[in-house]
Amino acid sequence: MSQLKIYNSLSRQKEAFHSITPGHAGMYVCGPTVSGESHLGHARPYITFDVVYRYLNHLRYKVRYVRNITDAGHFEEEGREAEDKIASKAVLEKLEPMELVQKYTNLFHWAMELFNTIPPSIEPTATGHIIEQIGMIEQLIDAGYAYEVNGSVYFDVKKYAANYDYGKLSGRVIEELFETTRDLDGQEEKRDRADFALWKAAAPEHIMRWKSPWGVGYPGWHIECSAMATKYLGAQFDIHGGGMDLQFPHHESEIAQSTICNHTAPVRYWMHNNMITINGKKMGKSYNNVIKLTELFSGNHPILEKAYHPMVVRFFILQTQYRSTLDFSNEALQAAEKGLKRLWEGYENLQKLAVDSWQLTGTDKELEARSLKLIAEFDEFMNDDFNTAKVLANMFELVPVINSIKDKIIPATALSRSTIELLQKQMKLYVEDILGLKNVTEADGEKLKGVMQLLIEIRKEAKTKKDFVISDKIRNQLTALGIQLKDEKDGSMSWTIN
RNA sequence: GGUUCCGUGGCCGAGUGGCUAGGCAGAGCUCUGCAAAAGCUCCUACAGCGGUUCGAAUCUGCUCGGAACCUCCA
Repeated sequence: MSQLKIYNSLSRQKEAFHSITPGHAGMYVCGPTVSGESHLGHARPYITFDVVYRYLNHLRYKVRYVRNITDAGHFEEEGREAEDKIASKAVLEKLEPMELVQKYTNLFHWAMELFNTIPPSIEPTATGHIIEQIGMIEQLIDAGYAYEVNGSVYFDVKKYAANYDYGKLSGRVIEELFETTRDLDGQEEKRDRADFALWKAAAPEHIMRWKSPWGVGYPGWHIECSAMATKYLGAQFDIHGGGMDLQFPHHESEIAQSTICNHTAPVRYWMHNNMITINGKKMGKSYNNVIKLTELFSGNHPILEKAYHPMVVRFFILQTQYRSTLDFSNEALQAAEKGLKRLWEGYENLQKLAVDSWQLTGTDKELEARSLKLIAEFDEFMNDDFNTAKVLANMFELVPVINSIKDKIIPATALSRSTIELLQKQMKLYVEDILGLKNVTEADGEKLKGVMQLLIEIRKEAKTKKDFVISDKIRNQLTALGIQLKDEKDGSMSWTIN
């Protein structure tokens, strides 16, 4: 089996993955800011890295997966009143900040469960790690890379850049950062405009506030990830993931802070997922083009033609390589919906195939070889920087083979028993365990199955008597209810929920 | 303005020198009481103009168009 290669944003190339501690892997992914509802764009990293997590587990790594919850405030645009996002919203909604945070955290977890993502090993909150963050800031001051002004603390980027490569991750030219003239107020505290806040003094009306050696305030944005990653994954860990839009300044600053405190580069492999776009534009609050997950699942949004099942969204995302942009449209989502249905039915047909009659050797050598190749490539494609799009393409090439065997278009003896069994095993592994797909219509309870069985029997009797009025009525009424009845080639009947 | 990236058939998307990716939509056929599903077949594209090469969607130059980051952002 080939070696796992990961595209490292730091080196801008694919690199063979070797974990620091053999058999173990540490992965940190930037989590949500729970000051509002998650939207479709947010779904991408969590689904992407869920697959990474699942795949590393499959490769028998013991993975510690840390994904934070940002529940402490970040200053808004500097220059304006330095106020906490969460605090300001809380005033508007007349809620306790932590009540608001709890609400959106719950909503986030709810969506993550619907997406069938595996919860991270540790999901630390920023507010729960104020002490660690203060500790790290103190270290930075002691090391001479941070300075305090009026109760706020800033990181000295210029000094860091003199000794280290600030801008390497994001391809930033350091001189330009210093030169760029941007007219922002309230920068006079900073020695240089490229400096970033580690700790901000809190104005009296600021609700979220903590005591610190520099007075009452709240932590800067970048420090939380550095502090929590260090605490749970160590000075240096394997993978750090997040959206491309976090590369600068967030991840760049994270590297700087951690490098000074821990005397080593914090991350071996930086992974960044690309954006979801809508009409070619990034989906984001500032663009006013977001579709919240609750809207997506309910169809309750002007541009949505219908509701989309979370699994359809997951499939939609996995049909694209994570480093490419993904353009949203109703048409694209509906294509994904149909594609997933087709894949899933093929998958179920495969698992239902009775193996007893298969032969030790298949009669169709060519088909057998092709099938084996398609199956073997699952691993290869995943090892090539998690190319789920190609894995799915191969699955779709196998679906006609499966359906043909089921419908006896291809003789049952065409493939050997071992090939069929391998196909069943690998499809299950990839569809369910690695890609994390689930049946969209899982509502087929035992009672419904019983009722359907009854209707099928009645319809069979009607058909035997050539009473097509009754048989058509049963089928048409079920269709109207959203249940599709199919006459199989062998005279049996099957059904699916649309 | 700076940095980086992208431009693939009606739509979504793989794809880094030579082989039909795949999904959806559309057309035809087979199966079928009819239908749906399924199977088979077709639609064979790489923004434009040059260059390198036996050979380029893939490398290179220019042009046009779009995007991301530089400010909170997945």
